[in-house]
Amino acid sequence: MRIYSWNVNGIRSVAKKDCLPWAILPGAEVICLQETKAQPQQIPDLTDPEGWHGAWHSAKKPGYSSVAILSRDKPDEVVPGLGHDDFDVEGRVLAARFGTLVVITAYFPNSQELGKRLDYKLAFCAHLEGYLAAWRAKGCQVVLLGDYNIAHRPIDLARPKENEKNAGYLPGERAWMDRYLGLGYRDVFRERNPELAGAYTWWTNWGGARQRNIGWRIDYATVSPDLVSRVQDAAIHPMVMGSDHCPVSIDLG
Amino acid sequence: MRIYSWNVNGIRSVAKKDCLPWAILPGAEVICLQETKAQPQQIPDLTDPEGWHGAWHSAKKPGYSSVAILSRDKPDEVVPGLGHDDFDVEGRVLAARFGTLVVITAYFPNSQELGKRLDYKLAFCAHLEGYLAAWRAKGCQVVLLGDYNIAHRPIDLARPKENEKNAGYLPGERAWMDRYLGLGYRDVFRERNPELAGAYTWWTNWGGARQRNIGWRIDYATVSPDLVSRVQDAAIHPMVMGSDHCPVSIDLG
DNA sequence: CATTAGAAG
DNA sequence: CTTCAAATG
Repeated sequence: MRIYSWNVNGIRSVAKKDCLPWAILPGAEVICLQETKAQPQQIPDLTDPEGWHGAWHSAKKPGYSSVAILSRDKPDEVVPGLGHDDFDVEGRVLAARFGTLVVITAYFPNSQELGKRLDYKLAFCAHLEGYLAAWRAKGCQVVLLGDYNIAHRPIDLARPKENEKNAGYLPGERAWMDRYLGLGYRDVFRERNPELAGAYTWWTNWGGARQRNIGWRIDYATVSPDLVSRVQDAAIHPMVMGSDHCPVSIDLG
Repeated sequence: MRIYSWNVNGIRSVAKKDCLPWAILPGAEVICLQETKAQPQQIPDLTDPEGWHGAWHSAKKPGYSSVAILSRDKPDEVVPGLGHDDFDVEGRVLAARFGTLVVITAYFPNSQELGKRLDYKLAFCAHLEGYLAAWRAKGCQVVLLGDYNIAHRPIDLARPKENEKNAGYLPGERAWMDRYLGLGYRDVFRERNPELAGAYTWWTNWGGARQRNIGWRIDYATVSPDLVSRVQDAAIHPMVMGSDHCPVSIDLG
């Protein structure tokens, strides 16, 4: 099964551009979306596309953040939120369980200018660890797809040196990625393409950055150790337009 | 001399549409603008078009209200505001004197849903009377061009009955127009076209109202009595696009 | 329905 | 540079 993840930067924006994920992502069986920037009642025509099951978890504040999981099969269970109000009011985490496989999408907080929100982000990361562990304790295999808002290593962004003090590449964020992978979760894309430079999933809108491929890899699909053997492919899709992010995907056998 | 008045609904908006007033209004010698929605420092390229003298009076709040007068001849005097802070912070009145002729532009307040701001508007009107009288006391002839935000009589809007409780056609507003003309100021366009229906200067953006000419005449060029004999023409220009209002003009011999 | 500003990314 | 919301018309 092919699972996609895409930060669409506004589902209504991609709709207007005729780039709806379920219409343009080939072979998708599950689609995780971040930054849909809408509450379900604002987008009645988009919540349940023909042939899909839609699960939506949105921020309290209209037009902010929000995530969704669309799947061809109806999930056995859908769980919105991390179970902690500080984060759940921002609509950042959503899980859909299919048997013992749980597909989790996350839109990690941006740590912001001067790291103004770094503490919030790291607290989110800490709670996420426990949350994932709880799924695993229940006997589930976990795949976590989304916008982590972190470039892990120098190879994961075009201008590492220049960005050492910028949100998304702060030492504290990168250290959390180390920690997370240290827990056994696997960044399969990077494992299979250890030296591949220029593999990015986000580009600023300014100055033709995408055209010139001045980007960052901040969207990931990571899996729990017990899932690695099932991974047939892990890819990024930089030609898919419609957002400032591109989709990533993982194929499970 | 031909004097135009146009509520442009954002000078930056008409610029983007290549509808800049000084580029498209034929034979203009003076142009009064309302709802420019910009402070001069936000639009350095627009404040002093080649071949024109620009005078701008803007609201304190960025992007709100604001008026301007562009003229081929340099005014002998430019006076921003009504001399009353309650109104002048909203950038609604501007005068340019050429000899003893004073061209005044005004963007009257909208009385808003349920007449929420009717009192403010009528206070504005009251102060305006005194302001105009002061110019006349100095020996000036007065022409007042702008968006009065009032349809005076049933003939001045397509749906009078339906709008009797709506901003722009409230009894209090219409009564002020009666009063104002009772002071001797002359609505030359209507005097010369007493029965002309369908002569509107504003149409809502909804539902093809302009296409169907479901509009209101709320923009006027009125003159003090001593100027009537110099009026060669008074017109509206409903084919000029770029705003939800169209320009009006008056020609003085 | 349209413009602008402001928050956020 | 882009999205969305809110205010205002």
